[in-house]
Order: sequence, then C-alpha cells, then structure tokens
Amino acid sequence: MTKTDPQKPKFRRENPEQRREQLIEATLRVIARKGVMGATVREISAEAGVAFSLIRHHFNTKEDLMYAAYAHHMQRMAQLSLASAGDSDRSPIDRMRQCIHDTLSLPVTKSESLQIWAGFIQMVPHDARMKQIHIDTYLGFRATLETLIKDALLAADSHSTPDQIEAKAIACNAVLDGLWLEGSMLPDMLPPAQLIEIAETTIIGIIGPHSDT
Amino acid sequence: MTKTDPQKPKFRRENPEQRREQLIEATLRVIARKGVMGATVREISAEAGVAFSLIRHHFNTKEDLMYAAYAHHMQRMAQLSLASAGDSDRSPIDRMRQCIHDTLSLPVTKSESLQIWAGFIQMVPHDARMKQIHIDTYLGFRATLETLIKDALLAADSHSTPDQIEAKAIACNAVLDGLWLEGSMLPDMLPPAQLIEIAETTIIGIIGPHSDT
DNA sequence: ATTCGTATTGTACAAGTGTACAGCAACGGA
DNA sequence: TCCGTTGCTGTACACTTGTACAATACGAAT
Repeated sequence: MTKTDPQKPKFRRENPEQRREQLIEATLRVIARKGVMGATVREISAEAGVAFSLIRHHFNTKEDLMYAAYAHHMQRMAQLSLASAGDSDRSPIDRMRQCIHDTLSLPVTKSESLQIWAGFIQMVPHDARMKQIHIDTYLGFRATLETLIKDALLAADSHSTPDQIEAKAIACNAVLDGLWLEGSMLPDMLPPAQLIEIAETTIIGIIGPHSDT
Repeated sequence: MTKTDPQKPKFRRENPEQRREQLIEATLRVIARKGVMGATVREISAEAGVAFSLIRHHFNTKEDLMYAAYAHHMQRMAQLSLASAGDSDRSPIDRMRQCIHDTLSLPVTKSESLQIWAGFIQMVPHDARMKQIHIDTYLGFRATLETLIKDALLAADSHSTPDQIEAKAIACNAVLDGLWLEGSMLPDMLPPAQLIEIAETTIIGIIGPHSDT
C-alpha cells in the first residue's frame, strides 16, 4: 500500500446539483438491478459511493428522490425516442420512421429501462405527484406524435380534423407503447427488426387518410 | 355483548386449496391498495383475516405466494378479455369487437388491475419463474388473437401467410396493451368509449388484407 | 495560515420485515 | 365420547428499513 499520501481526502465535496444527479443515476441503476423493493437508501448510496445519510441531506425524503428519479428517467426515454422528431431537414414520414426505430431499438428497449418504468408506473395510481409526472410525460410524447402526424398528412395533401389527428396520435402512441413493452420484456422472441417492421406497417396504416367512421 | 355462545370457535379450519386462494385474493387486494412494497405478510394476512404465520403454512415462502398471485391475476385478466373469443355462434369480426370492448372497459381497466400488473411486471426481468408466467400469458393471449384474425380473414375470403398472421396478432396485441395501459392509468382523459373506437378502427385496419411489404 | 460555511460522515434508534417453531384447537372418524 | 390429524395461532428473533442528529473535514474566501 502506498502510504505516500497521508493527507488524502476522505471524501470530495461535490456541487449539490451534480451530487443530486449522481444520486438519481445511482437510484436508477439500483432499481434496474434489484427492483423497487431493493432500492433502499443504503443500497443507493453504496452504488453512488457515499454515506447513506447523505441522501437525506440532498433530498428531504426518500420519496422525493423517487420523484426526481422518475422524472429523470422518463425525460431521458422521451428524448431518446424523439431525438429526430424536430429535424426539419427530413420529411415528416422519414422522421416518424426514425422515431419508430429509436423507440423500438436499444437503448430504449433495454430491459433495465422497462424495469425502472414498471417500478414507477406501479406508484402512479397512488401518488399524486407520480401521476402528474406520468401525465406530463405522456402528453408531451403524444403532442410530438401529433405534430409529426399532422406534418405527414399535410405533406400528403390530406386533411383531417383535430379530433381525428388526436385519435391517430393516441393509436400510434399505443402501438409504440405496446411493442416497446413486449419487445423489452422478451427481446429474444421479439427482436427490434421485427418490431420495427410491424410498427411501420401499422402506424402508416393508422396515419393514412381513412378512418372517417 | 351477547355472551350466549361460550364455545364459539376462535377460527375456522379451511380447505387448504380454498385457503390458498383466499390468501392469493387478499394479496392482490393489498397490492392494489398499497403497492408491492406495502404487500407485507402481515398486511396480507390481516386482509385475509388470519394470523400472519399462516402464510408460511400454505406457501413455502413469500415469493411463492407472489408467483401464485401473479399467475392468478393474469389468468383472470386474460379470461375477462377473451371470454367471448370462443363463441362459435358469432362472426369472427364480432368476436374481435367484443374482445376489444372487454379489454378496454371495466373491470379490466380498473386502475387496481394496472397497479397489480405493473408491480409484477417489474419482477419479470429478474425472476425466471415470473418471466415464465409472463411468457405463458402473453403467448396464450396472442394465440387466441391469431385464431380470431385467421377466422376473420377466412370469412372475408382473404389469404395470408402464417408469418403475416403472426405479425398482425403481435400488432393487435400491442394496440390493446398500449390502449389498456393508458386507459387504465388516465381513465378521465381516455374513457372506454374513446379507447374502443380507436382500437376498432386501428385493429380493423391491421387485420384488413394489406401489408404485403 | 486561518476562518468559516456546509457537504459529508458515523452512530443511534424505533419501527417493520420475513422466517422459525412450539403448542393450541377445530373437526372428521372411531 | 374420545382421539388423532393438521390447520392455525402466538411469540420470538435476527435483520433491514427510513429517519434523526451531532461531529467531522473539505475547500474556498480571507
């Protein structure tokens, strides 16, 4: 052992904001590895390499840490899925294809992501703040889909009422959710290539100008 | 206090099979009310009205109880969704409509059902037995959908390859999963009537004889 | 070098966890 | 009526949990 540094610091003071993010990331890793029930303050702080009592210094309560971690996770997932939705260089249909591809491939379909998502989803019906985070994420995602669909229909010179566009966005969202879910759960049975092909066929069918019932 | 019955039994001996089911039902109620983390052996046994040590008498471990509860829940959900799938009196398309309706209405869309589902789903990636239960349930549901789709296509005198039918079943399953998910989570925002209409339009579009890409 | 704010630590604690086990009591068969 | 089986209970225990709080020590400002 090199004892050459007797005044080596026992710990490093971190920018509170950065430390908070470190704890959030550690929380997500622990949930992915051990599930929500395994995500104890001691496990999380060990993952982050700090004393477990530090959590209480940066978050009023463990619940607060969970809220922050949920929002963080959903934000990242949405960003990964919709990264190219704003590229005005590409055609709407091309952007939609890219969005489908990104949603149904790694890293979004990593089973870790699913497990984190499921662990939080389970809390939504009981916790008002969790529910709010879910609503914000869901509506944000759907709004982006709506824009994409509207652009695609305009490019095809096809008109739809706002209600119809909303319905199509809900349907597209459901397809992506469902395929993402099963693909993440059973990656061997439902590989990304198959998921993407099914999603493209289905979503193009949904967007296409019919459904005047 | 009517002390008229001094030899009132302190407890009732139950058929082991029935007692097991009582404990499973109590488990599901507790998970629905308090989440997976709140589903302790004491809470569950209190819900069932028995001593908490009784659980260990009927289930080797708490995990075993969870496995049984998961299988039980998924079995019931599938049965509620597919109750009319076998009615050979009705046309395939009619049965599919009924299946859509049943999947996207109460009681299947009760938020309790979702919470129980999410709580278990979270365990799937880590636990081999949980994963097996999921696979069995998923493939079972999909197989029923496949039959329904095949019958509908036959009735319309339209031919498809097995691969195409499988792809359509995966897509239909995803639509139903996704809509069920969001509908259960946000019942006020996405009422059954709207979900059902969207699902019918989408699924009829999926089944309909196109998708030769 | 010294001071000072505060990020960080370590210890402590009450409450709750799943499991173990010995003994009680219900109830069907004698 | 008694008896044996076994479903069922109650207590106990080792362990983990989230929270509380006083003491420590890092790092920047002086």
